Amino acid sequence: MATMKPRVRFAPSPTGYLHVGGARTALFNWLFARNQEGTFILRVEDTDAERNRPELVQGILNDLRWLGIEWDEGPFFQSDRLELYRGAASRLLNSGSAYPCFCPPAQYAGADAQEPGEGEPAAGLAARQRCPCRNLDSSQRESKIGQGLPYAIRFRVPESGTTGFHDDVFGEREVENAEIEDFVLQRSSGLPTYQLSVVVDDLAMGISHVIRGADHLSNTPKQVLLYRALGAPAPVFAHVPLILGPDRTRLSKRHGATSVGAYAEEGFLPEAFRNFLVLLGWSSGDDTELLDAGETIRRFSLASVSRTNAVFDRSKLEWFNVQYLQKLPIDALLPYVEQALRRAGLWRQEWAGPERPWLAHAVDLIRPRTRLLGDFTTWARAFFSDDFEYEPAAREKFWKDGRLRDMLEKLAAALGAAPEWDHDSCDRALRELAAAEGVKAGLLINATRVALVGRAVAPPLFETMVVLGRDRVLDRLRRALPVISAHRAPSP
RNA sequence: GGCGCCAUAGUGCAACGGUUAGCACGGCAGGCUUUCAAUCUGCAAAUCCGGGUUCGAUUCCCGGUGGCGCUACCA
Repeated sequence: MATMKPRVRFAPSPTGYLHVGGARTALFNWLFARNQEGTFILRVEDTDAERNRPELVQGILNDLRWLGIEWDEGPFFQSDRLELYRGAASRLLNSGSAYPCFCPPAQYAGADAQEPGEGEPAAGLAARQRCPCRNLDSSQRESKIGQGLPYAIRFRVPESGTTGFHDDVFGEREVENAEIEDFVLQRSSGLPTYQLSVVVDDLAMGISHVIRGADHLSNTPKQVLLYRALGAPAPVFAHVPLILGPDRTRLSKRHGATSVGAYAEEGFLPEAFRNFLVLLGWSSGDDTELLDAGETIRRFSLASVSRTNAVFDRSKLEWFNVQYLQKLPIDALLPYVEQALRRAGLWRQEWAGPERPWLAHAVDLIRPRTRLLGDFTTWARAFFSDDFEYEPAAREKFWKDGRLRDMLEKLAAALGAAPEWDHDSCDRALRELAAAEGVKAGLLINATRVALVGRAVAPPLFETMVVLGRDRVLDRLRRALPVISAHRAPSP
């Protein structure tokens, strides 16, 4: 049999933002598609009229794009395809695979809807227990329908036998049909449930591999039954383990940031986030962890997806960010920095043009000291603007020596007279002065750094001088002199 | 409660019958140095418990425990 190119899909429902678990599922689908040269489809599952929030769709799409995930087809919306599901439901009804259920909806739809607490049995139809409507004969059904009673459509699960399927991650699965309840296909509102719409769409869209969160594993047999009733072969399934919070419970708001957009705003690079995410539940096969998108695509396979839930480890995510902040080619990094500076209102137009190389140089100087993109804005204030405060702690630490004012004045003179303005001549000027004054170079270096950027923690001095330029260095030096005196004044 | 899945350092992954159980993050301690980072070196740290199977179990089987999932006219 000729192997067909696989078709996969990511199917978010717009009831919230794109969260990290969904993002990871999308990523695995996308990686699989690219690795197999298949097709990646995006489908929005918005059949829950109550919880659906259409305004969230755009954000989900943006977050996917931010991660570098591009879809080949879609986005399709299930709300546009309701006729398809209704048609399937009535076919199932006609073939006897399903039946109308006139029971009132389970009580939990109410205002104080409660998940059953721990230890308590779930309300609603217990497993194994069949709905009485299952056994209504056709005249009884007709009469109830004739009375205008609202009804849902339930699938008639076989009472014996087993249902099995293949899962590329979890292997061969098989469950007793007796354990499967007669699940609802179509609500009394006429809207399909997930179980119906997902199968109808996966079929209609020719999905060959269903890659999704392991929370769907238990419900998969229901869908397999549906495929069978619809006369179609089931696709291959691949359930990926869940991502948990540090307390090992499902990732949720109380674990802090949980939406992808929040991480983007916090200043994580999509490259770093993607790299971190793919390593949750998958490994490259060897000890390599730093993997760019291309390499990840080359190496990805469902066979090497883990079956164990993974805990989201923020500190490792930050480490990845530091790695990418440092290793990304400067041209790839600059647009992110620009975006951060713009957002902070610190962007200057000349950096897009003639001053671009200068900006690149400055960014290169400070990038080893950043963890998040926002750190660039902190540095920008000290580097790109003369209007900064001297940190009290920095003054305290490096402006102790009583002769500093005098020495910095001499330094300004020496720098002013330096024949060249580069790292080495600045270095030489300062060290010669230190020697002449009989102090360690470090003393002067640290004091000067505070004078130039106002902070104790900053990039190496001489490179900083080069980036700032001679005029600005001399200005800032002179400006610091009275402050140094003032700083000395209070102490006897 | 029922059914199911999972189980290697604190965390993420390796080892898929034979290794001193490997790597990475984090932690700790050093080196480098011009502050802080980055970087380098070293250290501590794990096979959930109990039974089998086997010459030999992290690995296979059974039981227990724990975590998670499903058990909705949510997805």
